[in-house]
This record gives sequence, structure tokens and C-alpha cells, in this order.
Amino acid sequence: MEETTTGPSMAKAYDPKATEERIYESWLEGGYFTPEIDRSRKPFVIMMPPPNVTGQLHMGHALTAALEDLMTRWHRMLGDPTLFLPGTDHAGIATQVVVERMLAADNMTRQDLGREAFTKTVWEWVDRYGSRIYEQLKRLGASCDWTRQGFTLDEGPSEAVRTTFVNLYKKGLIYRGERIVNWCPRCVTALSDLEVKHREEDAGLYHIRYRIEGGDGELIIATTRPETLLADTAVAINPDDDRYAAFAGKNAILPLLGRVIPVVTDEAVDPEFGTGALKVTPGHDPADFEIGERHNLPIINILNPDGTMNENAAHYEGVDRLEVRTKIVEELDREGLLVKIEPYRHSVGHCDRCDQIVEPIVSKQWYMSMEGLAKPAIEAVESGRIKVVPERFTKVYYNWMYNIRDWCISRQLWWGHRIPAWYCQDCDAVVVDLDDPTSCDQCGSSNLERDPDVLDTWFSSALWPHSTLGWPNQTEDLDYFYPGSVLETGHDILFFWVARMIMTGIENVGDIPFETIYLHGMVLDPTGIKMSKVKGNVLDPLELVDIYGADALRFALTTGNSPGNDMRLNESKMEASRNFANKIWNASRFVMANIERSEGSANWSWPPTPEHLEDRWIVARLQTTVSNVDRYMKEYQFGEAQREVHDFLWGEYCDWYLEMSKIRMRAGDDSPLPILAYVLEQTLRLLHPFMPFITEDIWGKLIKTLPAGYDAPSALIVASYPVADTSLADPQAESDIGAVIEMVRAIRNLRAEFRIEANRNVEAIVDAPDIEKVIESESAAIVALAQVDPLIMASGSSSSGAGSGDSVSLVLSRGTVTVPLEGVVDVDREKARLTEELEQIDSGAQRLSARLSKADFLSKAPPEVIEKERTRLSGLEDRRIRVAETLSRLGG
RNA sequence: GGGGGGUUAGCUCAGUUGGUUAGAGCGCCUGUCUUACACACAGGAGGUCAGAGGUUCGAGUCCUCUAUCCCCCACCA
Repeated sequence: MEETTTGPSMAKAYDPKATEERIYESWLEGGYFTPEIDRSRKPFVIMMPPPNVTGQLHMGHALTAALEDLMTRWHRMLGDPTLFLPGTDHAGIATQVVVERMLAADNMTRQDLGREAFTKTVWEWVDRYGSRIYEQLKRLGASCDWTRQGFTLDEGPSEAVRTTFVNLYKKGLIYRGERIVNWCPRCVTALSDLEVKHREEDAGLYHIRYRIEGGDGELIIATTRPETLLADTAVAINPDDDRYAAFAGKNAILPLLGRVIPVVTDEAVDPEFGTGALKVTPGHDPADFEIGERHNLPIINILNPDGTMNENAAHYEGVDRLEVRTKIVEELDREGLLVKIEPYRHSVGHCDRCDQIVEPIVSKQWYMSMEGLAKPAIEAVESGRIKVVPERFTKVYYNWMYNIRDWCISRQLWWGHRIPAWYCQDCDAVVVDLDDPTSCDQCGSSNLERDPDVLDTWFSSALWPHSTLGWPNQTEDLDYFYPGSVLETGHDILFFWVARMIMTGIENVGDIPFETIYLHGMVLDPTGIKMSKVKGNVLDPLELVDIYGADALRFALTTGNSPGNDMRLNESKMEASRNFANKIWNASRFVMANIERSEGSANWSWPPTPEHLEDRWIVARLQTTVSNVDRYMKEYQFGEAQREVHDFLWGEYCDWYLEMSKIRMRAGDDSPLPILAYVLEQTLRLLHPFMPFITEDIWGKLIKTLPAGYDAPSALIVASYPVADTSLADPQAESDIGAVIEMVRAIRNLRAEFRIEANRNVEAIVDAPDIEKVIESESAAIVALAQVDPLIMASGSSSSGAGSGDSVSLVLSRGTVTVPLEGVVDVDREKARLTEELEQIDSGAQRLSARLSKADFLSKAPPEVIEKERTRLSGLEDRRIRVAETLSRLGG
């Protein structure tokens, strides 16, 4: 029997676990995630940044998914054909490192397995874990088109990679060159500049003696990497440095090895730094490499790929370079060649993936020439064809793009897209083609060997917006869905990914890949530190989903979210979000239980016409909310849009309208019910992009209770998003109910202040001539909500009650309410309170009248502002009179 | 060395064409298990919007400087 009052299938608290999976299944069954190509409509397209194929969902993914799904669902409800395309990245180094680690547990290396067996092992790994991240995205409610999911190593994207490589090679924009690169000795591969993270570290600045050949003097050089002296091929000084001018053109003798090396002069040497003399190591320092080129210096490489010294390092062969540093310093010291070691803090490059210190080495790698590609990509943003949200990141983008350097795209890995270049073993030809060549196109030899390297994993990511749609083939998808709408991602991969997509998109397809770039901030832990596995401060999104529900996690991630701004996530935000979900649940339970209790909805007209003042009020408030949400959504201010819905639902619908409706229904008037249902129905639509599961679940229950003529989809996900109806705006109702609310609050305030027992009603005398009718028509609400009994209108009574000292009056913006409280009012205290209020009114009025008497203000401020201020002032003056009257009645 | 961002209530943060007395959540204080919800309800305290100048009739919001924290980029050994 209790069930009839609480709804048959609704528990007292919302249970996400019992709901989410079932709802997601229903969406999949409905096929709502797959758009229908409709040439008459512009589609809304988001490509999800592909997570690592063997990865696990972390908070960054959760934020990405929440924001992207929010936009996707909103556009779907706006009626746009909507594509949210999911996919995964083979993540070259990252994945290879994981599998290598697994092998290491069995004391195996990838070399033990060999290339073929190793890649097979990685593929097994991918087969095993490749769908895990998809399952996790589904748990968050991401409404991705799973029929179009992609993987960077799939046939299509691979064809795109090869086509791009071949095209750019033939245009001369991809080339092979021997130059200095960042080398990770742990990953045993070259890295791009972006994959090197610089970090300040305390180290030493070693001052070493280099004797001049012929015994006439010495040069003392300062270095942070003394071990590289083994590869020195010169010493350099600034041409204008008088101190060392005598040494220019002479030879120095390399310490320990005794090699004779020239002393060269070069502008790059800063006389202010260290001693002003520089050891030149073209093989292991980028700046030195350039000096070497200018002076034709030989290049010596002293490192093996794994970071140990090679045969060029004499007696240090086989020893790791960091160990050599210690040893060589000892040796120099023994030989009297070490002058001193200064403590020195400088930035050291580390591998982005494994954090090992990277070493610059000279090696032959493949490069992509960037300047020409960057130009149209810069133009696309400058012209506004691509919009960046927030706008400030355009500056960061330009800075990088204008100073862009060629991109090292080859990696000495096995996991990835193998470079489609063959080297003829009988001549020096390089064959690059779409199809695997069988013979050399120069000499005809069939003795070809393929380049062993693979491409940087970001090469395939860069093609993502078009490779997933079928490019290089002219597919219907490519034609319809390209360019995409929004590229949403973290600002940390603006260069790695976003900039490169723009460049390759324009190059390959001839058009920008997306119209808007939305960059979100980082998710920080409760103390403001970026979450990272290494630091162990990660909150696991899936664990939070288990505890609070997916809706609560998504809602928490978009609470107060502002584009580009980092945000901290903590449990209290999760709780607040869960509580909000529960609030909706219970309000819905109330509405549905009452529909069931009454005769049902068969006789309702739909949508209902609000007639009662309260109904007109909540419907008008709904319109305001709808139009605010619409504005915020269009401006990508999702945090604000969400707050708008939250505040309306909790602060107006639940706190006031629902409470007011109870009073009418208790009196046997069920006319609020259609309005309750209607506003709830609209609010569920508004809220759906932010909390998809619970809104869909309630929707399914609610629409069953609506009248037969009700016409809307059975699934909220494809219902239309509310549009503000200006004919329902009602400033009068907003103002009138606003006055009623103010009055109820005033009386509650007095009750609390004077500790009136909960069950004791008070008498209230209302003096508000201009809204007397409103108060009378709302008397039932005031009586019930403020526990007033009786409610006396001052004009209709002798106002005798208001004359006694044992009463307290509150002056409101549109009237006065007086509550006689015999025996509880401290007259002196009350007088003090009123006096204080009078002072506040006076100071406010003074400020206002000062402003209003200024000629400048009157002549320069817009008329509506002046009018507003005038109204305010007259309001204050009214109040002042009423407060003063009350005070004088108390004998003050 | 360059660039960007932050500094608003005890805490975490909103506040986007400059315009009433600057908001929310959490926390705190006082009441209440009032038949939707104690994951709740009612009431309350709490802010010279980092500091100093400036522009303006009017500044949390625009400009300059200062302090402080964070992030990014950069081949100075």
C-alpha cells in the first residue's frame, strides 16, 4: 500500500548500478549512436582522441568523454545527424614498452624473439586488451558510433599512412637526413623534439684544462657533460674575445686521449658563460653540431644505441655514459686536468615515455619538412576558419607554428607502421612506393631491403580525422562528415596532435579537419597536482563510477568547468553530484506517485496551459532557464549551462514549485500535476547531455504516465532539446511569486530568529497594498510554507496587532509583514535591529542619490541603467518610511 | 630567455560585450526524521574580489606596475 504513494518501481534512492547497463543496452538496441546521412542537414562530428589501445581509462579520458558526449548528445537532440567516432591508437613506444616489460619478467628481450614473433606477441596483447577501453567508455555512457570505430593500424588508416608518406616523399617534403637527434638509450630509438621533456636538475659545471699544442698555454673549458670530451673535435672561442685571441688557429690537445684538435672561432660562443671557451662535440650536442658544420669538423660518435660507450671511447668502451662521467672526472683529477667543479642547475632532457635521460647523437633518420605545411595551417586559424576555445591558445599555437622545425618521424621500433622505403643493395637507390617494389627502379636489381624503422605513432594520429572516414578513398563518409565540427582534447597535446592534424588535413584532403578546437584543462588531484601513475595520486574513474554512478562522475567533471582551465576533482564534488541525481530521482518519484494517485493523465491537454499564478511562474522560469542554457551551450560554457539547470531544478522546481503544488493538491486540487509533469519532462531533456543515464531512466517511466495524445520519442536520447517559448514568458508572474517567496522567507526568518516551535503557527499581518490580491490568492501557500495562521491583510483588519510592542515587523521590497510575538520579543533588541536596518537603507539611498545627482552619470550612462537606479532609490525610500513607522510604533 | 594562466567566503571554484547589495558546492553554527528526498528541509554567520596606480558616470571584469604560485616553449656549453 505504501507503494501507491511512492511509485511502484522506484526505490527511495537512485541506484545507478541497477540502471546504467540496462539503459546503455537500450541505446545500443535503438541504434541511436549511428547517424543517418542526410544531405539536407549539416552533421555534427566529433572524432574522439584515440586512447592507447592497451590502455586503461583514466581521469583525462573520462573528462574527454564527458565533454564530447555532452556536445554529441546536445546536437543529437537538436536534430543534427551526429557522429561521435571512437577509436584507439597503437601507441608505438608506449605499447612496445609494456610488452617488453612483460617479456623482461621472463628474462626475455624483443631481440630474443625476433621482429616477427615480437609483433605477433604485441598483436595478441592488442587482441586481448584492445576492447577494454571501449567497454570502459561505454560505462561512462559515451554515445559513440561503434560501427565506425577505428584503430590506427587497421587497413584503412594504414593505407592513409602509406599514401601520405609516398605523396610527401615524392613532393620532397619527406626526406632522409643525417643530423643530430634526441636518442633514448632505454627505448633505443630516435625521438622527436616534442617527445623530450626538459627538467631542471642540479648538476656540476666541470672546468677542464685543454693544453695548447706546442706548450704555450692552455684553455679552460666548462662543461656539464665531461664524458663527451672523448668525442671532441675542436675547441671554440668567440672571435671578439681578446683573452683568447692568441689561441685562434692553433691546436689544442684533447685531455686523456691526446688527440690534436683545432681552436676555432665562432659567434655562437658566449664569452660570458663559464670560461668563455667551449669544447666542441659535433657528434653529441646540437649546438656543437652546427659549429662543426660551419668549420667542417669531423663527427665522432662515442655511444652505442643503448647508451654505453663504443670503440671510439678507448678504455671506456662498454661502460654506460653516466658511469663514464664519474670515472672520467676522477681520471682528469688524477692527471691534474680538472680545475674545479661548480654546482650548476640546468635543464636536462628526458624521454617522455620512460623518463630516461636522452642523448643527442648523430644519426640518419627520416624527417618531415614542416614549414610549408605549417603555412596554410596558420592561415586557417588566423582567418578564423578554425576557431580555438579558449581563444588564448591561438597564441601558443602561432608561437609553435611560426617556429616549427622539421619533424623526425622514424623510430627504431618494431611496433607501428613500417616505413615504405626500400634500399637497393646493388646501387644507392631508394624506392618509395604505394605497392611493395620487387625491383630497383634505377638498376633493376631485385636485391632490395626494406627500411627496418617504423613511423612515429603521431604520424598516423595526425591523419585521424580523414583516415577514419576512408581517405585516400573518396567515400561517402569522407564527403559528408569531413570536415568535422569540434576537436575536443587536452591542451597538452595541442602540438603533438592538433596542429599536425590541421597540417595533414589541409595537405591531404584540401580542407581543414574541424571547425572548432575546444581545449580542456588537466584534471588535478585534490591538492592541485596533476594526476599521474608515477605519483600515485590518481583517482580511478571506474571506481568512482562504481561508488557514485557514471552520471555523478560526468556531472562532477563538468561542474564549474571552464574551457582551458585545470580543475581539481575530489570526493565532495562526487557526493554533491550524486546527491543532485538523487534529488531528481525523488522529485520524479513524487510527481509520478501523484499522477498515479489522482485519476491519471487521460484528461490532460498537452502541453498543459499554465493558468494558476504558480504554474505561470514555474513555466516562465523554465523558459528563462532554457534560453540561458541555450546561450551557454552555444558559447561552450558547459559548466555554466549545467549550473543553470541544476539551480532551476533544485532551487526553483523542487524548493518552491513542488512545495506549493503540495498545498493545492492537499486541498484536493490536482491541477498542478500536468504542470509538474510538463516542467519535469522539459528539465529531463535539458539535463540529458549532462546526466544521460538517470534522465533516460526516468523518462522511460514518466512518459508512460503522460496522456495518450502525448507525442515524443520513447527514448530521451533522441527527443528534441527544449527551445525557449517567448509566449510563455511572464514577468508579472515572476515578480508576483517572487514577492510571495520573499514574504515566506521573511516569516520563516522570524520564526527561526525567535525560536518559534516547529508545530506552533504564528499570526502574520501583511501590509502590501499593491500586491494585496497576489497575497490573498497565495494565502494558502504562505500559510502552509511559513506556518502562518491566520494571515491578516492590514487593510482588511484594524491593524491593531501591529501596534503593540510585542510584535516584529519586516519590511520587504513590496510591503511589510508583521508578526505579533507576545512574550518573545525583546523590544530593545528589536529597536536596535530596526535602527541598524534604517542606517543601511540610509547609506544605500545616499550612495544612490549621489550617483543620480551627478551630471556625468545622467548624461553618459545608458537610460535603462539610470531608470533602474531611480527605481531602486524610490524602493529604498519606501522602505525607509515603513521601517521608520515601525520603529516609531515601538517607541524608538 | 620568451609566452600563457592563477590569486574572489574556512576549502574547492563560477562569475565571457564593465551596470542593483559579488554567487555555488562543501565545511561551520541553529533548528527539523514536515507522508519525494536526512544523498534531505528551514534559517544563519562568513568576502576592503593578492597589492598599488590608471581609464570610466560606474571596475572582480579593461590598462600599467608589483608580489606570489602554476604551466608551456626555447640548442647557451
